[in-house]
Amino acid sequence: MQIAELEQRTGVSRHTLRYYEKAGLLQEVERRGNNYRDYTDKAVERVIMVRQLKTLGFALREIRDVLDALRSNSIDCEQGARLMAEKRLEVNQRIAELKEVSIMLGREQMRLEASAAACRETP
Amino acid sequence: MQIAELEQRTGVSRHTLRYYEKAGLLQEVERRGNNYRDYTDKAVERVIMVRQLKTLGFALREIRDVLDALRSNSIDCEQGARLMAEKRLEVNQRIAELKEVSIMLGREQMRLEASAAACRETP
DNA sequence: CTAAAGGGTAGAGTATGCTCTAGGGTCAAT
DNA sequence: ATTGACCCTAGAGCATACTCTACCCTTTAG
Repeated sequence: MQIAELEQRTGVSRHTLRYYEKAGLLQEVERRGNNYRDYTDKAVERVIMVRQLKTLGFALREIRDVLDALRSNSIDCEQGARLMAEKRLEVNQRIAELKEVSIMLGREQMRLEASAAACRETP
Repeated sequence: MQIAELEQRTGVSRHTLRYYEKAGLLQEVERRGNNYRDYTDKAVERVIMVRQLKTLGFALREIRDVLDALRSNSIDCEQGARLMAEKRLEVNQRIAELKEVSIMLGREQMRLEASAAACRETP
């Protein structure tokens, strides 16, 4: 597929797709005779994965490293396994902190709701 | 306390502390007669909270809005409660996605470890 | 053949979040 | 009174991650 279709299927602009390619996030993008990019269906998944990891707070550089390790050919398997373990630890720590934040937000939400109710009763 | 102490107690540089103040993240910073900033102990907590939320992926603007609502005087209580509910939903969604990512990383880690073992056996 | 639609590159511009520098005032100790 | 350790502001500079523009080539429909 051409870039317009990938853009439409992923919701990521062609500018950003080309930027991602330059940044090494989309490896092996084929070119047709006319120099147009030719994406496979796997590219759709890869872009969506990049986006998901990005919104979760990963830097593009980290995402690139993880995707490279998943492809299992840019770095060796043991190194890749270590990277996965390291990232998983980070993710788990982040989950734990986010849980605390969620609890805090819930507590403050209730407090503010109570305050709002009090304000309505005694205006 | 002066800015050097806040810097030392939070690990956040004076440049960044002044930047945060300008961005509205540290409201009501007192000044001494000589125009030096004079922070209270509460400022330490506030800065640490800003940092925590930031590393969890919140934008400074969002953090400012949440902290403002917690102070309960810049926006009204009902609006504040809605903001907390909204942010909590976002946080919970992010937790769910991160859990999936954690599982994926664990799976890939095992796969790579298996590959590494296979490589060692058949060199 | 030509115009419109789509593709390409290079590079400028923008937003965010720092980080640092220049230039200058304050204060405590000598 | 001067030195050294602080503090101040304004603004430049930088990294990341886009976002957009200029300018040119290719393909397809009329």
